[in-house]
Parts: sequence; structure tokens; C-alpha cells
Amino acid sequence: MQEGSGNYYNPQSIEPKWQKYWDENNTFQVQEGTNKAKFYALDMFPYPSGAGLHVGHPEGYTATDIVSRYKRMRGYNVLHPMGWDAFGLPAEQHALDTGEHPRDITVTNINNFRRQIKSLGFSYDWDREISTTDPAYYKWTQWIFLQLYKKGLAYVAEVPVNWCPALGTVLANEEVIDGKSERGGHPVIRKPMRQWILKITEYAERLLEDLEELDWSESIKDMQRNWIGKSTGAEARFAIEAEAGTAEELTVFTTRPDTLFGASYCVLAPEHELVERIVSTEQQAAVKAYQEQAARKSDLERTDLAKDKSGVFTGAYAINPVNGAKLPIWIADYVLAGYGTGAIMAVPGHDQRDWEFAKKFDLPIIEVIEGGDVTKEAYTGDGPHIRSGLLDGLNNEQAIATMIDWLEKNGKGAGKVTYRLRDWLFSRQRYWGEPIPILHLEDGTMKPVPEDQLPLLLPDVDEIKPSGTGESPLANVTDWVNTVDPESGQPARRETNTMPQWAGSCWYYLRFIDPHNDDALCSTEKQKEWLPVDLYIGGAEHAVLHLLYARFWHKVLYDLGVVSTKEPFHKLVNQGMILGENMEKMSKSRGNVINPDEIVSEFGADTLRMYEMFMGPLEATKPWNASGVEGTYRFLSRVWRLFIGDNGELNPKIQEYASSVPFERVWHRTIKKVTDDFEHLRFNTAISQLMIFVNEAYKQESLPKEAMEHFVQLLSPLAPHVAEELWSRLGYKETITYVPWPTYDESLTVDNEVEIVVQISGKIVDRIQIPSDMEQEEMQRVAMEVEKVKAALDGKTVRKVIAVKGKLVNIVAN
RNA sequence: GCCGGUGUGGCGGAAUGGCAGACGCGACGGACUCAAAAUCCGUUUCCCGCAAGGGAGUGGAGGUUCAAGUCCUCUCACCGGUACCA
Repeated sequence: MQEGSGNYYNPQSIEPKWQKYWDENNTFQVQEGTNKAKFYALDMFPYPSGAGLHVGHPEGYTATDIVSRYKRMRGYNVLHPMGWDAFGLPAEQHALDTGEHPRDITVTNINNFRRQIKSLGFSYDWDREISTTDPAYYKWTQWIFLQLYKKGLAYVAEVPVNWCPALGTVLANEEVIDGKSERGGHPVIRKPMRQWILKITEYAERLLEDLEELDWSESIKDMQRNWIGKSTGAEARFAIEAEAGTAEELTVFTTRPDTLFGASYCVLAPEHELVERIVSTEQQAAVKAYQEQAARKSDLERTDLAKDKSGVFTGAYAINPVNGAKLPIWIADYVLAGYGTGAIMAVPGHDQRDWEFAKKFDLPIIEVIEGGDVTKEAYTGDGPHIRSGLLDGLNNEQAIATMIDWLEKNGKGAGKVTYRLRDWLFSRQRYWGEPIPILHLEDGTMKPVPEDQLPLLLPDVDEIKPSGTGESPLANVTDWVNTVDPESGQPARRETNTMPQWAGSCWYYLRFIDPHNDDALCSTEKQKEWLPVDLYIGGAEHAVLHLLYARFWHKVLYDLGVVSTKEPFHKLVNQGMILGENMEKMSKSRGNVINPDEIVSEFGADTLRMYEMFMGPLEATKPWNASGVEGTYRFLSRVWRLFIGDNGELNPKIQEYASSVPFERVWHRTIKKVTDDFEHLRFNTAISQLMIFVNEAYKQESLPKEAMEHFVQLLSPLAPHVAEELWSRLGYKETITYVPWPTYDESLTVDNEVEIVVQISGKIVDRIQIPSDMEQEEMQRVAMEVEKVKAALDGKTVRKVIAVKGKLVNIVAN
């Protein structure tokens, strides 16, 4: 970098100048009540960690920023906000370690994040900044919870949960990795505890169905479909013969009711409530031992050891409703308590898991569908049924329908749809989260905190320490916990569980629409104006949970009439991961982390933004490359010198009139390509085209001012600071932000003459220049006249000639 | 195992079924300079050849087509998700 003159490209002076200008002029403030079409471009807001911004953050943020700036120039009213998902475990862990209050840590971290984000020149409307930890915000998170509670969608249950003694908290399944906590890697065990659960399963079908209308990648939709895991089958009821009597009934879920005649035993999950009531005296000890062993294993350990099936006979029998066969009832941990009815009928002939179990414990294998060899493995394919009474001769589909019909007519069962999706474990035993606004009265009943008393504030505490009992640290705050029901005057105890981090991020896109409203989470009119989010960009790690939870809440709010769209996010794009230079995931331990602050101070924000967009397709995973950053910086310097001479004056080649025809083509093609690429988020190829323009411009004797102005506009969404600076040097006083996007003349994007290829039987023989509008017949005639073609065709017969306008002529001959 | 994705020069990556390798990085050469950096201009898929020219080529094997990186079948590798879900 040069020193002195001040006429070279100097992002360090340009960028703060324009950031200040945008701030002072409220350039990106949303104007309400315009008649412009709206566009809502949303980033997944970050958790403000102590580590600060990572180069992965600006990737998605730059993409939405480019689209936002582009749409403004296209005349849209753009909502482009930013905020903080600031509740969460890391701040609490830090507080436990240092004694600092999580609120203070959070404020510090947010300030740092805001500084970093602002240094990148994103066009957010900062008047709409929100934090999930702000009482004015979480008031409405609590309000939504109360609506869920009132609709019966929030309930309390004693459930075995992942208890992590080291963190003193319960973890959701998704927070447990390989039997260890995701954060910290501490051991996790299963322990029953009183928990708040949200009934997301009630919305399973709608969450599945409404995926169809969304403009999301098929892979993300598929991940959600798999997570919801719909399966269609039947429930069948079996009478039970046990020492204790025959009053009990066993209900199983199966997707293959057609194989009912092939059932040779039944299996209950070890936790199944029937087990205690049906177990025989003789088997009692063995069953108990097995149950204890299973309880000690985490879900993962249970599946990890899946290769080897285990189980114990209960001493009881189930009676097959179709043929009266007496089937032994076993318990085994390959049957999961949480899915279906927690019990199965085992058909070893036609289910591989049952087959393995039957082999191990020497249970009968009955073939009821022809087509395989059940002595070698289970046959799961289609085929004619045998040994199956009324099903004999039918194929699978017919037999399933017939059997469901039979079960229903005989009162032994019914068709049934089951989902893999589980209800959402919503409570956390933590301090740093939204308090759940519920009172536990002395008489043992529960009631919600009245809505007019929201927000229920997190109490201030000097020190956060685990309660030790598994309850949250709030249990220690006796002044807060012990209260009085404002309606009945009864003594009451506050709920000490808090909400998970997902809660605040479930609805933040709604608050951005109306961030200062004290009377509603979002006004009806504004919600109607802005929903749905037109473009939502974020990391693929949120492909399932965040997006599913947010969709669930949105649908509840839709049912309540709070929002008027069925879905919150119309178009979703996941930006790919940025790897370190060594092609490995960036991490402190690998020493390959790139700090955006360093890139900004060395090369400027415009270079960082542009480089990240130039690396490759937005959705691809791609490695960082320091030389690539320099290359981008070199390009922006080259742009600068194209406009500004060493003397600091505008390049005298830039003139009102002059233009050459070839340059005019590049100019109009550039507008066309960049416009089209921005519409499709293909920023890497848009940048290539801008580079082509600059390369061409350097070769010109003179440069039309209009073309150069257009170029600055095309560049401005990518590199807004340098674009604003050049725009002002071109003589404009106002920001470039709202200058209408340039248009191009289609006829000026095509050449008069093109080089086409002449092929013989698909092999290139020669290239010739022809007028680009030459018709196919004429092209064929011209091609036949080419010397090399004549020579190559000597002695051959022409079978066919294909001409593609403006591209090629292919002569098929032999 | 199942579901999804990706395989193209030394590297990141471009290519509505129609000239593979745009653009950038790196490398090499030239100009400028006492010299270097910076900058500007060129060359750069690989192999054979002094050259003219020829041959090969988009993970691999087949196929459809006048024409395949692109469509179809099979297969291999890597990445992501999920995992006894009955």
C-alpha cells in the first residue's frame, strides 16, 4: 500500500466516512406507509458469543445485504433488520466460572458484535435492533407461552431426560452428542424429572404438508420430512394371558398389518407401563434387572449396541386377534417407549430386526409372504400372502387394506398414522432464560401469571449457583420464588424452569416488523404488510430444529389470528461453511481461524464482503484463501484507478459522449448478467462479469460516463463504501442507495458477428465468422463451402446437417 | 444401513444438451525501474512435437443423441443429515 497522496484506494478512510453518513442520515430506515412493494430480507440473528464474529457470519449477512441494497434500487421498501439471540448456556457457564452477571457479559458481547457488524457496512435498520433478553421482548415470548398453555399445547410431565450433573441441567436430545453434552463434553445420564413439554406433535401433519408451498431447497425439506417421519399403518389390540389375569390388553402399532398371521411373539419397551402388571413371578427378577440395565443406558448407547439384540421374557402371553395364537411377550430395548405405542408384534419372517431377535432367542419364524428365503433373512418385499386366511393370495397393498378393514370390523384395531416427531422438551434448569410465567399454588394447582403482569422479570441475583437439586438457580432466590397469587391471595411458588434458547428465536422475525409495540407482539396491519419473510439466509445447522420450532409457533399464532400467513419464511437459503485454508473446519484448536476484524483493518470491509461472495456459490462449502482476498483487494484498487487518477481527479477518459460499439456490448451485457445473477443469488458470477467489464474498460480510449455510473451502481450492493465514494466523485450529492437500477438494451447485448464451429460428425473441423442473425439454411450452405470441410468430406456421403443458430453447424457424413 | 448433496486444470470455481476450463489465485514471460515492490500487457488443461499440427480429457463403466460435464443405468470416493421409528 502506498502512503501520502491520499488518491489511492484507501478503504480505511472511505469506509468509516460512509458508515457515519448512513447512520446520520438514517439511510436504511424503513419508511412506513409508502406504496412501494415490500421486501423482507432476514438473517438468522446470531448468539453474541464472547469469541466475536466469525468469517462465517458475514457470508450470509453479505448475501442478504446485497439483495436488500439491490431491491432498494429496484424500488422496493426493504425491511432488513438485525438483533441478538442472547439468552443461552455459554453466558451462564461464563457467569458460573467468573461470577460476572450474565446480563453484563451479554451487554459486552452484544456491543462487540454490533461494532463488528457495523464495520462491515450492512444496511440494517438499526432502529429495529432487538435482543431476546430485553424484558420488552421476552414479555411477548412469555405471552406466546401462555397462549400455548391456554390452548393445551404446553403441559407438564415426569419424563426421563438427559441429566448432566456437571452442567447441573437437563439437555435436549439434540444437545447430547455421543452420550456427552454438546457443550463441554460432560457425561449425561437419564433421570426422570418434571418438565414442560410443548405439543408440537399436534401440528405434525400441517408441518409436513405445508412444506410443499415453500421455496426451500429440497434437501432441507427432506430433512424436515424425515424428522417428522410420518408412517401409515394400523394399531392392533391383543388380549393378554398373564398370572395376574386377562383383563389387560396390549396395543401395538405396525406398518405391516398384513403380516399379522406371521407374528410369533410381542415385544414391549422396557419402560412400558404394562410390564409390571403382566410379569410372572418366575420372571420378575430377570425383568427387573433388564429394566434397570436399560435405564442406565442413554438413548445413544442403546442404539450403539444395537448390533447385538437383548431382551427378557415376561412370562405373559398375547393372543393374536386373527387366529388366537398364543404369543410370548418379551421386553427388549430395541423397542422404543417413545414411538408408536411402545409395543410391537414381532414378525421375524418379514422384519429384519425381529428376525435377528428371533434367531438369537430361538423364536419361531413364520413365512406369510412368498418371495424370499426366511431361513436366511427377513423378506420385506412384495408378494402373495400365504398361511394368512383371508389374506391368502393377496399382494402387500391389498392385504394391508383388507386387514385394516378386518381389524376395524371386528373391533380389534384400526388404521393409524404415527409420527417420529416427539413433543418438544421446553424447560431448562437454568437462570439465563425467559422465566416460565406459571404459579404453583399451595393447593397443588397451577395457574398462569396474568397477562397484564408480564413481563415476569428475571430476578436480579448477586451470584448464580446451581441449586444442586436439578432445579434451576432460580430455586435459590426465595424472595422471587415465594409469592402470592394476585387473584386468590393464596401463597404460591413460581415456576423455576426457564425457556430454552429456541424460544426467543421462534418469533423474532415478527418483532422486527413492529419492534416498539407495547400492546401487541406485532400489530395486525404491519404483520399483514410485511409477512412472510421473502428471503431468509442462515446456516444449515438450523435446518431442522429452529426452523421446525419457528414454523410450529407461527402456525399456533396463525390459529390465534395473530399472523395471517400459514408459513413464516417463504424462501430459505443455507449458506455453506467456510473452511480454513487447510480445507478443515475452522477452530481454535486447529489454529486456522480467520478473524474478520483483521481482514477489515488490512483490506477493508468491501474486500471482505466481495471476497466472501467471490469464493464460490453461496450454498457451497469452500476453503478460505489469503491470496484470494488480496486478489479481490487488487480488483477494487483497479476499479478505483479506473475512476480516479494519481492527481485525485476523475479519470479524463470518462466523458459524456464517447463510446465504442464493442464496449457498449460489454456494458449492456454486464447490466444484464449482474441483474440476473443477483436475482438468483449467484454473486460469484456477477463479480466475474464486473471484472470482465473492468478489464475491457482498461483497454478503452474513452469511457462513456453513463456506463461508468451504471458500473458503480452494479458494484454498490457488493462493495457499498467504495461505490458511494465513487458516486460522490462522479458529482452526486445524495447516497447511491435509492438511485434506480440501470436497465439494458437487449439488442446491444448481442454481437453482429459471431464465430461458430463447423463440425463433421461431432468433431470440430473449423471455426468461421458469420452474422449472428444468419438463418439455419444459410449457415448450412456457408459451412459446406469451407475449404477444410470440403477436404474432410472428400469421398464421404453427407447424411444429415444440423445447424444451431449462432452456435454451430454439424455435418453428419460417412 | 437409509435419505440428500458433491466429484471439472496446480488451486477456488465457470459452462439454457451445442467451441469444456469464463473470472480469480498461483506460476511463467515481457514492459516500466539503477534495482525491487507496486502497476500495466501477455502466456498458462495435460501429453507428443522445434513448429505446423496431432492425441487425450469433466471420479469410473455402460447407454440415449447428429452432439453429453449436463439426460438415463450401474459403480466408486468424499461431505452433510439420520439412525433398531415397527
